[in-house]
Amino acid sequence: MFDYFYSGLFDFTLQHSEGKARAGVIRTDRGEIRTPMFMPVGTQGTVKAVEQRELHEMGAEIILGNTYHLYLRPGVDVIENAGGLHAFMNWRKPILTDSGGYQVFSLSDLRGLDEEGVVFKSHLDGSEHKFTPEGVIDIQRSLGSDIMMVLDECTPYPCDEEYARQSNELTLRWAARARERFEQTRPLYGCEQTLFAIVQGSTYSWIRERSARKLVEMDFEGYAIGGLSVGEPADVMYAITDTVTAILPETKPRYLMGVGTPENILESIERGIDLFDCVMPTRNGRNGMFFTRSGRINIKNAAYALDFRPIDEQCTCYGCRTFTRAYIRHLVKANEILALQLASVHNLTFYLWLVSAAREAILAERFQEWKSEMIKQLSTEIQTIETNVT
RNA sequence: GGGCAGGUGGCGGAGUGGUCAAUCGCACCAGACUGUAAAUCUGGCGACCUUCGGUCUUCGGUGGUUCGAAUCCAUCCCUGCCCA
Repeated sequence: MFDYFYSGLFDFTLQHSEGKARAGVIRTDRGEIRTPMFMPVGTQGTVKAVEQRELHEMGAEIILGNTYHLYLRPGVDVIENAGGLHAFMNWRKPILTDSGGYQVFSLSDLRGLDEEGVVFKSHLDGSEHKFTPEGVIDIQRSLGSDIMMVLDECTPYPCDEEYARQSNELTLRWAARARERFEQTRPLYGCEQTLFAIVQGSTYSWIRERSARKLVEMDFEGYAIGGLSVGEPADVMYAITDTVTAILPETKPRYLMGVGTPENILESIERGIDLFDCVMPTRNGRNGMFFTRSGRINIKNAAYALDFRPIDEQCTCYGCRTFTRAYIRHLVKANEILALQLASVHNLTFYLWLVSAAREAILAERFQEWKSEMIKQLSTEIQTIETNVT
């Protein structure tokens, strides 16, 4: 369907660093990803409530898909026949597919975990399925994602140290198996695919260090940090991020999975993270939360009923150029579909602006300064509300 | 004029002698949401007291019966439908 030039290309260029913060470019057959970058989450082959053309307009350079969900529905057959996930959903830029490891964790009552893999029951029809590290590579070959993720076990928080250790050992063995299957198989649709490993180890530095070292020895094209932002305090998350990024090679992209709030993202960029994904801008948006340069607002609050300003004066999204807070609040309260779309597009636009502004700042050697100012700004809305209440 | 059915918290609508400040839904007011089983979930929603809890005034009006009434009786007012 698309005429890509297959070059077998995947590389990461570190363009500039300021302290540990990095600006770089990931090159893939389907396009470049300028880091730090935020990846909108499109679990089921769609970023909920957002059109593909809107993703292009807001400057999304890569989106996520989910192996677990797409395998269950519509199924690998449909996607292979469509010519891969890109063709199926008509998204020609890069896609990263998560392995389903997070579903094993979040749908934990469905799992049966052993050395071989994980047995789970479909949340759709209760049928039983098994994911193995190899099987998940095969599925992602069929999906045709540009960046594939290894199957891992995402441990909950809090997590017993011994369990975290054993779980991590299993995740490491799975990573080696995934790597092997990856080497033995080829892309199906003419574009290079690459495989990222996932560092686990819960909140235990020594396990995290071991995990990172072992995975680096296996030499992946990129490294993710998983098992964070699962309920632990933010400073624990930052500390673990520091621990892990200290070990990961500078020449490979680092992806902090599932993070996070705008503040989390800035703090993590400062610690050397290049890639992020999170459902927060879309899910919370659908639930009435809007992110702005001066903090988050819950548009359902009565305070906005007569607020005829845009959500964010400086935002370039369609909603902010066109509608007022009062009108959008009305749409949300009235359960209008447009509200879901406007919220999702706005929040993603904001997140993409945030990471691109961070990137600009790093390239200009003023990230530190810009970041502290931004962190301050991000709490003004909340302060305003609190002031009004008292 | 007669017959029937009704009048319950912002609305709809349960309850038909004590466990009722009163089920539930909506509306309203807040909160939550971090590799999406989420256009979802949780809490609040008569007044007052600082919370556990407690106090007070409520179920059309008035007056009764009763240890005790939203629930029973009388009467008045109002609403809907039917007959004249």
